[in-house]
Amino acid sequence: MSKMIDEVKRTHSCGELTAADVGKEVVLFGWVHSRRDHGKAVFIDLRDRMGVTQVVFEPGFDAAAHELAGSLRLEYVIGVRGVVDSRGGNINPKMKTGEIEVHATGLEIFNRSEALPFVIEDEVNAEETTRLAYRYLDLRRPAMQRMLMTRSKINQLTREYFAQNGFLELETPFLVKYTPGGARNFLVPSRSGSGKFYALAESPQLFKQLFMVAGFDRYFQIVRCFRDEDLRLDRQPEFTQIDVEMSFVTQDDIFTAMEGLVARLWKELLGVDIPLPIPRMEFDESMRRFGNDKPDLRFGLEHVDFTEVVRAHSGGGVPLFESILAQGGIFKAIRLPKAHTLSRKEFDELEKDAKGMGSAGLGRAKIGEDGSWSQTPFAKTISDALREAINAATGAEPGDTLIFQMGRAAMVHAVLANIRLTLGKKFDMIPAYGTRDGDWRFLWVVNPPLFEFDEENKTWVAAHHAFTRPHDGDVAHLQSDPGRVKCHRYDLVLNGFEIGGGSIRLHDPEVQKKVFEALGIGEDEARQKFGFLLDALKFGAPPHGGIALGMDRVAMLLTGAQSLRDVVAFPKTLRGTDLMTGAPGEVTAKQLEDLHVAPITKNETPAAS
RNA sequence: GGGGUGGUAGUUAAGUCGGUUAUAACGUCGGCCUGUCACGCCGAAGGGCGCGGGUUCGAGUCCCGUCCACCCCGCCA
Repeated sequence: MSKMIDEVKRTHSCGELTAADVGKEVVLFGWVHSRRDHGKAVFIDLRDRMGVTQVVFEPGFDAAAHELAGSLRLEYVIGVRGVVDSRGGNINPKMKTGEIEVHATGLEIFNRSEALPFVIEDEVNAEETTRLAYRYLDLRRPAMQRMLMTRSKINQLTREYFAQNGFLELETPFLVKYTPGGARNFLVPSRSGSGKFYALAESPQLFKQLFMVAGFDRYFQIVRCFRDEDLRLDRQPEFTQIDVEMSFVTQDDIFTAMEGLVARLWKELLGVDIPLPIPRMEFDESMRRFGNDKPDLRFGLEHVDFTEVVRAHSGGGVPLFESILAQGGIFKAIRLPKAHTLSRKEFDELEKDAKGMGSAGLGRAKIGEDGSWSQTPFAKTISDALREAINAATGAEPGDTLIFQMGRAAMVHAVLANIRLTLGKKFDMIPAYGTRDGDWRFLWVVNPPLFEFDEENKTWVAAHHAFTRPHDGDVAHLQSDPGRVKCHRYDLVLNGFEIGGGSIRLHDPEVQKKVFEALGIGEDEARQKFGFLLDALKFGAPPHGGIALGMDRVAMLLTGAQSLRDVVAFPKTLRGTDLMTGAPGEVTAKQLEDLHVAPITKNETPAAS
């Protein structure tokens, strides 16, 4: 039983005492962050989530407390009673509370701590594996505490902002019906449904549209979503979205609403004024200049497409060029200015990365004083005319290096987009956050195609989902030329991260029908998959649209975290496991039986379906 | 599914061309110290190198397999 907690209340946090408090009697609770035992004087840095305060134990202040202080070790949880005093000539300017210290007149050890697997300090000195296994200790680190406190603040500000703007915070179910397409769902067996399954919602998409049909014309929710896909630095299987839907709005209305939120967050949390409105870029332009739809605008090294140049010269005598032209491939280059050079080894590493992304090989040409090419196998075969034309198209000057990629468009874009980022980092073109103006390069990427061609199945598939509204002028092409149909879809991009995305939804049943036809989805199939939404759209659905912000990514960027895992309290590893709890875990045969799920033994081949 | 990086005391890292008894720092334990704040000083314990094979007189170092973590592509909004 703890005497101190019963007898006295905590008077202050460990981060708030200043010179103005000198002379006060205080009670602090917290963890022993560090200790410096000088025998007759014991210094303890006491830590709680608000900060650190130095506590001094001396026999003259209290003999019993001083005696007990000698037994303190790192991470003991203690209560201290004492008097605030000035440090006089021993001020520590590095500490927020460095002007004062607490002269202890009482000490109680609430709980001892075993030796820790790693030291609790801001600089990460333990491998992530260890940190995740002892996440509750990792979260004691002041840096991690700041991350989660920022996250909390984001939630508060978001709720405040939407409430002030007339939005309703409404909830949608997590346990939903499985619908094919889109992200893979986690499945949850239904005990009472005999062999049937729920799916964990990958997003509240359909339900929030139903809120619009129901007349709740401004909705938001800070909501967990679940996707059973492979993970990344910025992707967790469960993640939090700031989900928004609005009726009777245009794309501009949605942009304005979200820009207001983002500006508020950056202002309140970082003191940064985001210039509004956020600039916009056509999807096609983003692909052309950066090879993806989430460009990092903080540096150059833009792509140059010189396919037409090669075509105009009929391949310029290079057999490889000719065959790629014949196969309908594209040619792109990045011009690396002469200030930056790549060693043979560095280029080989780039090429290795490229090959990992499906490239057959990475081209390179070093530009000579006379515009000639060296360090490239094309030097001998390429015609002077084509070489000069490529130099002109890319703006290549003597000393520059051209890095080429050619072939199937998707591959070329993916490879060069990645190489651009690799080079940007390698040559320090990406500023650290807060080091110069314009660190925060927000961008709306707009008007992407409605469909993508699925090379594997040779069919058109919805680039996002089948309920995105096509541009009115393109509706006529839905059947004849699906590839050219653009839609009212938009992504919010920040420094190379997609932090949000949404669309104006289809609310016209006629157009909806045509979209399904273009996708090869028959009426029965559409009914089966989305029946309830299609029904709802028939009963007076208002024009509506919305967006979802990736809250974890926003938190990651706002805090400068190196990984999404650092802003998630209890994250999963890249393979989706929890190193602390051991999830996912095995269940018993009895549990499976209750759920009507047949166990599959290791040597048994699953029955052919 | 594919490409890549890594795994050595509790932690972080070093370990050359295979060669006596595998290093260091921090942490831990014991002792000393009244002004430290990366406290200092003296002393001690602690690992057999992710796991399993193989090559060799000899493997942390080489080879094969495997597990785990991380990064990227596919996938995913």
